[in-house]
Amino acid sequence: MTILTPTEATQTRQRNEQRIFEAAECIFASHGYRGASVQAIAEEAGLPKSNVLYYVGSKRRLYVALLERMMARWNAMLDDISVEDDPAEVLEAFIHSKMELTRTHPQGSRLFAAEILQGAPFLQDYLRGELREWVQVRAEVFRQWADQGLMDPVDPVWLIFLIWSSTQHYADFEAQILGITDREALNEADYGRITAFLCRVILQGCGVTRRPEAALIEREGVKASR
Amino acid sequence: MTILTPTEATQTRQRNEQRIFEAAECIFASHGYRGASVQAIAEEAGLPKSNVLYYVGSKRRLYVALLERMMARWNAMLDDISVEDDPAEVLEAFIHSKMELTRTHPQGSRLFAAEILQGAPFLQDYLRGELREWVQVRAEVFRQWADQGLMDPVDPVWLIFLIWSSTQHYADFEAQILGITDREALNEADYGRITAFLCRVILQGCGVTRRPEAALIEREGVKASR
DNA sequence: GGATAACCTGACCAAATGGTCAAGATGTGT
DNA sequence: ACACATCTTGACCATTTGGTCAGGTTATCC
Repeated sequence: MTILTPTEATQTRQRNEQRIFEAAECIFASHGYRGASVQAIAEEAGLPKSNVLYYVGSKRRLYVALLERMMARWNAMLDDISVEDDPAEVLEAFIHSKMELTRTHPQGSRLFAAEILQGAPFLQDYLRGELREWVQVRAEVFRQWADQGLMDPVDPVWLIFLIWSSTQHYADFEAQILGITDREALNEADYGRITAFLCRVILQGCGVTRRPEAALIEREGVKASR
Repeated sequence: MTILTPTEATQTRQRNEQRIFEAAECIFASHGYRGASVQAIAEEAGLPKSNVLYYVGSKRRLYVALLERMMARWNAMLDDISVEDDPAEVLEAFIHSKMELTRTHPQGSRLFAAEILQGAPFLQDYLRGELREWVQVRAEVFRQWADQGLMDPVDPVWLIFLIWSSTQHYADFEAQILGITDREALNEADYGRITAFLCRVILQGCGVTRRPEAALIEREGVKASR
């Protein structure tokens, strides 16, 4: 007999949980918490309903676990920034990573959207805590960049929302985008072009100027130089 | 006895239908089609379930009616444009009216979002028909403006999506925005500032230059001048 | 004030909901 | 091969679902 620490799990468990999570993300994403049925999730996962409940305990627990997984992905994306960084580089990286999250995890993005749509009943604390803090810190840096004349004095919070919305859109409104552009799906190249478009418009729109001394060769010394 | 033409309706009917529509928009918006229950809508409207069904026939019919009402509002917002118009004015008006729709009909906007999130099962035809056509026409005009050097040669379709997403966001992600900014609600002044911010960033981001000859006094003669 | 259309609603229905459970099947370490 | 944990699942449960309907009340028009 093996004693399982909480983190390790049987191969069977791993395999089935993965199936269930994937299926559940899909179902919750398109129908929201209330609209999703355990039966539908089970069918999508190719397992009997009882088996799904055996692994996840309850619909609610499954939903929370999915939200947590998504928030972990989100957090993994959020780099630290400092006033000494190059605004253009930071904003570009910001747009890039948010778009990458949208591209690689569209279901998770939609799940998040559905949760917010219904008033964020499960994510209130996260929004008003961690995430608010995160935004405040970035906003302060943006403000200082504006003071230094490195970008226009736009409201940093709305700028962050602009980046979130314009990238998130390609997951949440995928059906609309595919319908209007008459396509089956967007490929990696499309996402590349869209990202470039957003970087261009947003950076130019905020009057972001590239720090002259931020050339690659002296990158290591940048922090000390100010 | 009065014979009612389809458009006129009893006072009672009008009053109750309005209540029901309002309540249903709210419930469908936050829980999606499947997640909304007729019972919940009835409670929100302050009527017994049977009465709701008496007026609207079925859940599905109610949902479709709400979508149609929302599409009507959307259409009312969509002005015609022509190559002779001033790009800056058109884009500003575009952003303004879309934001106004978001502000005055947040529930409807969220209802629309929920419908798209689940893959637009009821709006496929609208998206692939009317709306695609509408986008194509604007895109062509934007392209010609770019040819004339009135704006940067950005992809017009993505520009339209950028405007839709950045405005729509303030309805769909309201819970997130209020949570992060620590507010109870956004007021009219907030919306004004956000709209101004978006106009600034997007216009500047697309390098839109105001037509010099587009002054108000010669507005009437503009079409002939080209 | 009477006739008739519109409105109202509790009782009811089959189907689907989230969840439990007991009994058996399968794996795993020794 | 044995023991024991993990896994599997159909039967079952109370509750909720969208929807019907009969029998009533209210409004409106002549």
